[in-house]
Amino acid sequence: MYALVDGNNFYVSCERAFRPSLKNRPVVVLSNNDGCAISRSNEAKALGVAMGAPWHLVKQKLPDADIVALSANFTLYGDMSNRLMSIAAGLGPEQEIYSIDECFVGLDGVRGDLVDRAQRVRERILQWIGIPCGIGIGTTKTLAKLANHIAKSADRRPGSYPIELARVCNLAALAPGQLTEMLAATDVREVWGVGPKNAEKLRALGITTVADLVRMDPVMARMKFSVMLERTVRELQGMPCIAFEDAPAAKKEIACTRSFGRAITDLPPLIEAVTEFALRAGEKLRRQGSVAGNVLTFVHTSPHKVGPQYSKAVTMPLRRPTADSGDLVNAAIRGIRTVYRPGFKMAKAGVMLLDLQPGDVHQAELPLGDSAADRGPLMATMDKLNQRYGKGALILASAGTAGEQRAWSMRQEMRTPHYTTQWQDMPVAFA
DNA sequence: TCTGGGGTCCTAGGACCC
DNA sequence: TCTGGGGTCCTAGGACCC
Repeated sequence: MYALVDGNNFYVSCERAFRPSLKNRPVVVLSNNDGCAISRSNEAKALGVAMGAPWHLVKQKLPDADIVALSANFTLYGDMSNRLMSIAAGLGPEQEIYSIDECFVGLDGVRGDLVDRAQRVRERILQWIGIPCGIGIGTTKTLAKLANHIAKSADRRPGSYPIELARVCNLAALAPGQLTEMLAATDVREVWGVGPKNAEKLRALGITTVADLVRMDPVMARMKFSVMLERTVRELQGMPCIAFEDAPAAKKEIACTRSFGRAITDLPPLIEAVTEFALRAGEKLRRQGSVAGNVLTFVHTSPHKVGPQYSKAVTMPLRRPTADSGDLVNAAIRGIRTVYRPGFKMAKAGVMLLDLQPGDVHQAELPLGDSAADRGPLMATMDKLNQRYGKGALILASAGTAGEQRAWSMRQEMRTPHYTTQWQDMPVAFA
């Protein structure tokens, strides 16, 4: 038996926890570069603001809506996520942190009434950190996700489901008749693992509700779709097919990519940008104790604009797998020099570290002339300084030194303070 | 008329997730 | 003026090997 705990409108809820004046108002949090709406309050959803909607189009379409838009403050959300996860862990013996705002909790061995227990954990999260959650319970992860959807919908749109399923919903506790009724009332698009393409294909086969999908023959699902959909069907039928990962697996690739605040045509600022991206990616790589075998660098123009388009990526092999920022940056710079073409308005670039391996596996090697001294301690010191004094305290000079003035920096015009992670931003309560 | 069988590796692209 | 970022897994096709 599994539970899925999920923060409602998570980024917006994090902002509201520190600015209660945002309650009951339409609020959206924007992606990097203030581009798209990536989190919406219920009021904003009611106005028709879609997930991922370009913000400039929303403003154009709803000029009088008085929507509060905020730049994403990922430092704050990450910290709030840690707090949420540690409280949610109290629900059962095992926890899988699935994303910044969601975790699965294994409930095997938990005694007593599960709904009761989940309701208490939900209350605790709300009281301690101010984040409203939905909790779904089911015999597989896919069913727990579905239960969570029902719990949140019943809460947000009264009448969509029975009110007693709001906030906490245990599908395994429903009578068979009521379960079928709930599945028949739910669109197949709400199922975890069914995306827009498969939903359309299913619709053509007459499968429109979850109840229809549960009745599908898994073998047929595999033949007509893929092994992925077969697993989804079996999970809906109550057979666990998706493993519970209680320890986070090491990443197989690590990326750092950004859209630019404005178009870039020259090579030097692109070199600055990919230097910065490679440094960031290197930090993440060392944090998980891995080394990379290849570095991919890409650049492209904006597909949303008219004009000549250009898109190119190149993979640079490293002489040996490494986590040394100097090596990673060198590879990224060689990469950007390779893919750069003058005369195009570049909108985005990125660096991806590929072929990651555990850092403690070494291939024996003859001591060749150019084999650098062990720079592990240098990297560790660099990471420590950047953690202590803030991102960018210590960088490689090719990242550029003009701070936020750099031509390629992203726009972030409406960011709230780092309330919980910077002393000077800490909220002050007056007696 | 008629041209094997089995395998690996790589890349690109699709689909999905949050 | 203006459209995010970071992942995973699967599949198909080509090159290459014996």
